Amino acid sequence: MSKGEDTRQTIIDTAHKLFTRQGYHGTSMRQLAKEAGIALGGVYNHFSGKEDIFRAVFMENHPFLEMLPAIEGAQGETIEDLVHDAAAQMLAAIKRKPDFINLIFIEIVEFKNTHTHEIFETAFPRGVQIVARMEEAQGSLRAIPALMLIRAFIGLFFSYHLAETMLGEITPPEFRENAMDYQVDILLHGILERSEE
Amino acid sequence: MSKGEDTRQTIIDTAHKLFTRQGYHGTSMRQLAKEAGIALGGVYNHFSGKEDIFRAVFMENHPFLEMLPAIEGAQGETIEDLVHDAAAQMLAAIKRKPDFINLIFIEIVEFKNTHTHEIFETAFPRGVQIVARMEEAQGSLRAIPALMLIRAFIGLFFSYHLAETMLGEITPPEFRENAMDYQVDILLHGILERSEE
DNA sequence: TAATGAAAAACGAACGTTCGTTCATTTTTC
DNA sequence: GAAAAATGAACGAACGTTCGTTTTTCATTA
Repeated sequence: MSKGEDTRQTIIDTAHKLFTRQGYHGTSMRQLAKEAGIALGGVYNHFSGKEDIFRAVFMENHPFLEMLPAIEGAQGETIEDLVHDAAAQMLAAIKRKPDFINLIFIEIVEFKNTHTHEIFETAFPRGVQIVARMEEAQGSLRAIPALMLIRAFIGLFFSYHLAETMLGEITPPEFRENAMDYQVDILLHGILERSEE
Repeated sequence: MSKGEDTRQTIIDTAHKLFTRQGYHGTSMRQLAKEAGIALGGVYNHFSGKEDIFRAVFMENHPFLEMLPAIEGAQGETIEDLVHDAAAQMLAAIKRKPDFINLIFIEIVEFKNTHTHEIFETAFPRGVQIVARMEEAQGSLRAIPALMLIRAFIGLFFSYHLAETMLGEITPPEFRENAMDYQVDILLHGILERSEE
């Protein structure tokens, strides 16, 4: 890795930390440069500006993109196994970068979902393929449109995060630990029962 | 309503519009004053500053607070009716102020859930009471802790909003119209089946 | 009802600060 | 030794807030 690539990565990592903790406008280029250990002007040798830095941080750390290969490689036989596998991948991605949710909110507020739409455009054709494979695998999900399942998974992702941020402190520990499993069970039972109607 | 109260409300309404459309930092006090039809300095006769304005906008328009009286007055006999009623109230609140979700994101990013926690502190004792009444009403929800049901409802609220913002454009119209009903059905079936185990 | 006067509200110029970015220059890399 | 990277002072613009002043409001009084 060349010197340039090295400091570029340092800037991205530092920005990730600062943006999640302090927000976009709460983080100045001066503080970012200082904490990354380089001079203010030097940042502009690697990025065209502050927005460019956020974009790099967002795109190169997004859990949805991280998840996809793992989900595609899921080996489960039944629908239940596949959904549980996918949920486990999601939970792992969340726990790997628990603060990334803040970057998603920043992106919505500051960038109006521009980057998110870009991610979905590349990720969703693959996502739909995955669900199509699931439908082939077993019949019980055939009645569930792929998009609805994906919406349900997005709901899973955000409701986990938001319930944690908003209600984490007043939720008993044993619930917090099992919250994701609990929500997956609800989703699974709900989807399966609905699809059998 | 006195003149002062009148302009105060005008400021709040204008700020609501601008904050949801342009974000917090994207809205300057100058633009806010101009669009509200008063001078820059005049704003400070009614609010101590920009943060105070956001707080007022957030607190006086939050759908969770709007929903509570209606939910408390719900007349449904069975659990299914009560959940459907509550979900209908939520959907009505969402449709009444579809842009408020942006204020929630701003609040998370800029104010670190300070105001949200305050709302939950006042709303949740009542929320838990409501669920307690539901548990009395019929047995099938007895196994579901109230907090989990509330988490599920928060998930419902956010997954509806987020799926709409992120996937609305690529979702077929007939799904978008029925998305909330669909999610409620999944939730209901999932919760009821789970609680019968 | 009309006059009054203190408080409330409106005004807009001015202040001090901070921000993202640029640039001429020096240092390092390979 | 040419290109890449790093430096930090300087720039101009925009921001939230303050302040001295003027205007309006409205309960009280005549």
